[in-house]
Amino acid sequence: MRTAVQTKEVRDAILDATDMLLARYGYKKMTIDDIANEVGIGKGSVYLHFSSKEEIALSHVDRIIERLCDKLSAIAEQNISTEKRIEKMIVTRVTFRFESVQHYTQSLNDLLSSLRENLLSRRKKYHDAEAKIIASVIKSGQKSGDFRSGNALQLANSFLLATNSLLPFNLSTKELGKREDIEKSARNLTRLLLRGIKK
Amino acid sequence: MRTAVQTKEVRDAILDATDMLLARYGYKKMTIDDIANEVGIGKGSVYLHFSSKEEIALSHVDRIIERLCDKLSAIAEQNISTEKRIEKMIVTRVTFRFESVQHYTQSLNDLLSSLRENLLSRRKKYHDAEAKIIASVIKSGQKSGDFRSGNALQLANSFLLATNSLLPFNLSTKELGKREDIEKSARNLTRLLLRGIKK
DNA sequence: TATTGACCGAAAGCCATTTTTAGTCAAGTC
DNA sequence: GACTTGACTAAAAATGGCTTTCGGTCAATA
Repeated sequence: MRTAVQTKEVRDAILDATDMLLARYGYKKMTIDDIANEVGIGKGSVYLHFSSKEEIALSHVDRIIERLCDKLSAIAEQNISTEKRIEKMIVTRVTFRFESVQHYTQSLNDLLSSLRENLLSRRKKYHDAEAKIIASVIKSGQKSGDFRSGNALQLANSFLLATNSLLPFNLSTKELGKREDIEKSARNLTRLLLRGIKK
Repeated sequence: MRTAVQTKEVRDAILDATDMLLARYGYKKMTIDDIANEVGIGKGSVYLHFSSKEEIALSHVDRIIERLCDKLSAIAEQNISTEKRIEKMIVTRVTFRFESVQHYTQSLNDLLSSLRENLLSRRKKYHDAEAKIIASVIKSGQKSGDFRSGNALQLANSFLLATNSLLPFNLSTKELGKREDIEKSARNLTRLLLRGIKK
């Protein structure tokens, strides 16, 4: 019998292969056979884990965001000032997402145009998930008196919105610029925003 | 002899026609003959004013930004608090650009993908031009003691960067959401940022 | 001197044919 | 019998050869 662990491993292997193949070929050129070969399973088996090619690519993106949210949650727990935590979280959000798709160079556009609609609706979910984590830290900062009062979730949304244009959503990483510059802009902006919520 | 005024008028008429035709057909489907017919001049005459189809479209976008900058400059001169001026400017930037391309619905993507590279380099110029105007108000706010000191141009850049994701650059106006929501987000975010630079 | 539209070559559209590929499922494996 | 597979199919994408369209030019014209 197939155990849950095995299922998860194969699923992850499929997404790993997807990541590699997306970088090499882009979405349109990547075939299910490519994935199956790369993982070393039959094509039919891929469909035991995912219902369509599109779902595979979307799950791949989902996984990136899940990993990001794990990182954010970890930072939220760290034993540093609320202010530093927020800064670290926003900068991490920007740089991690940058790094996650950095190796796609030309093929990012292909992915985005192919999945446009579906990605747009997921974007909102991603945003909400990230906002919740940020909001929890803002709340704790408000409790401790570091931050002025106000709707924490709304403030978190503002932090995310403000740094959204630094994310490689429609612009490829190449078009966005150097990683260091992106990071600098993110840090800079976050500090300005933090000043806006400090007591 | 053709006067400078006549030249300017024809040039503007060409860009007016371009605006209309871009909305109706999109960039790829719009032809130079369409433009010439719409303006009521010969096709060759179009090329007395512009060197290529691409340049026409780019000039059309340039004109939008010029008009925006005029609006921003006008607000910069208004007799209201520096804070209110900044808020008005940022909100105007977002809503004016929204309205300028609102009628393109589906055809915005077409324009963006056709002119991608050229638009990307202009984007920087637009950003700089807008930043200069904002920075002048920040500076005057710093002088009057409303705002804390700091590199005004850099602060202006942060204000723009923060609201960039509200601009219809790669997302169509439809994808961005309702105009009122965009405006609300812009205002909200600007106020937060303003708190960050107030003394 | 200013304007034009006939003209040119390149690019885009078109369509019929071939190839590839997403997704299925009967057969096979352990 | 639970799980995996790759041959199979319908649909989509690529190909190629032909036709039309269109961006850009420039000699003719007003």
